[in-house]
Amino acid sequence: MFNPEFDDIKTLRTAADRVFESLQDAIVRGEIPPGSRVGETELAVRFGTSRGPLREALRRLESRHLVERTPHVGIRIASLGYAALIEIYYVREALEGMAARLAALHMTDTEVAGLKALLAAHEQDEALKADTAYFQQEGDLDFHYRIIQGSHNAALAEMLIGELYHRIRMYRYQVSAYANRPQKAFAEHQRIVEAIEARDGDLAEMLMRRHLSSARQNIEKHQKEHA
Amino acid sequence: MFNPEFDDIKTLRTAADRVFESLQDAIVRGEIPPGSRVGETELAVRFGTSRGPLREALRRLESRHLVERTPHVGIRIASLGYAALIEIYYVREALEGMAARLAALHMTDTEVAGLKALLAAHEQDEALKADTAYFQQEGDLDFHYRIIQGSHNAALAEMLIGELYHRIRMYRYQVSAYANRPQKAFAEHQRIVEAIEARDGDLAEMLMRRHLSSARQNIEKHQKEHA
DNA sequence: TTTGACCGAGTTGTCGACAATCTTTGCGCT
DNA sequence: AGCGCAAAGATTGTCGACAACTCGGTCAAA
Repeated sequence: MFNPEFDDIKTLRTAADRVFESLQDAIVRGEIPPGSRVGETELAVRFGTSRGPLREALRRLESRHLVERTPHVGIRIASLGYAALIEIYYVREALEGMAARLAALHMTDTEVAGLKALLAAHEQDEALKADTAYFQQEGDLDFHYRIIQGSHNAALAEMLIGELYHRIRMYRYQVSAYANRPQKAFAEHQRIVEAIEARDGDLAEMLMRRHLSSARQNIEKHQKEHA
Repeated sequence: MFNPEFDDIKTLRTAADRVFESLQDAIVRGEIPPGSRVGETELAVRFGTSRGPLREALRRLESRHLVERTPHVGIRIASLGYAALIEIYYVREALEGMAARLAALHMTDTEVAGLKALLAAHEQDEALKADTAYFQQEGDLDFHYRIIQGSHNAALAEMLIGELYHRIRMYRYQVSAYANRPQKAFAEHQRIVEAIEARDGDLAEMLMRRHLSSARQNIEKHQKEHA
């Protein structure tokens, strides 16, 4: 982030950590085809290290469900199917609903102000970009990130950001971005922020759960039409 | 293929997997003091393997927050503090609430029957054992396990059983079992099962959330009294 | 006395080589 | 021709050794 050149050498201390981040990024972005088999030696030379650190990185990626490993056979890049994505959305609904509730209770005033500013910026950009799906996805991510952080619950944040979001993003790269609904989502975001600003935990949780439930149903609808 | 003795070679395929399970068990049970520093060589000889597989196991335990690692310094056994436990209970409330909802919708009739049978067995044992806390803990665990499995949501189950429960159990071994409330908890269990049997997802989720919220408040109360 | 650097012991990080296992290929048999 | 088995090849699992780093102690200088 801060060292434009040669940052990969110093930013991450050990080779295992470096490989972990690089490989995770490559998987999430779809640079390595999901479901494909990859050899350890192949990956080791690709990331310029030995098999030892690589295997440590693989064990961590296995914990995050980004690679699947069968002993003595090898590893394959995880492929998030439709059914698994729907499962994750139910988990997301539960966790982010709780996050919104806790955010309403625990967010500082400055955090709330920042959230409102973010929303205002989205309104500007959306007015410009109309229905550009991809941008809204990124903005959507920022919005949810802030609320999760605003819950001030590290365990909750770690589960959502550290585990689920990578898998969801992988799916988005995998299938070419299902139809989303920027303008409708934006309105829902606005009401969620209003509830947080009013410190109404019950309402914030309910609105967030509806928001994510709608997103899930939208995916389900999209799947039915294209199947 | 047939070696009756030395079966520990067969039970878990690789040494890394064996160490992972053994070490996780040792940590959760408190055999290794929480917060203590342990050397890699020391652990390697303890589990009869080399440092390679051990380090792979450590990386997985790190993902599960059972050990903390700082590069070039070493690893220390995780110690779940009071604040972290409360955080986890909020996550649990969200996830198991959703699990109860999904269980009400997706559990098969035989699964529901099994759940009712389990509850009946608890009633018998509880009548005998009165207020024995530890037993209720185990029975409590079984009860929650079944509902989580009954949700038929693998992602949800993995998060709860694969991650959170280990940490909670570690806390139970750490502080000598906070006061629980077997008879009250049992009544709450019963009502949850009734809601599931009636296929009332809304009610099941609400009751489960109240159940876990009460448990959390009980811990908080216990903490205030003993601090 | 205190501060600072230096040095050595011990631990972690990394690597290459060897052993164990799976997969594939090719041969022989029915 | 098809099937089964066996050997070869390739890949993963494991180990021991060396390099890099951290931490504690020691000594010298202000």
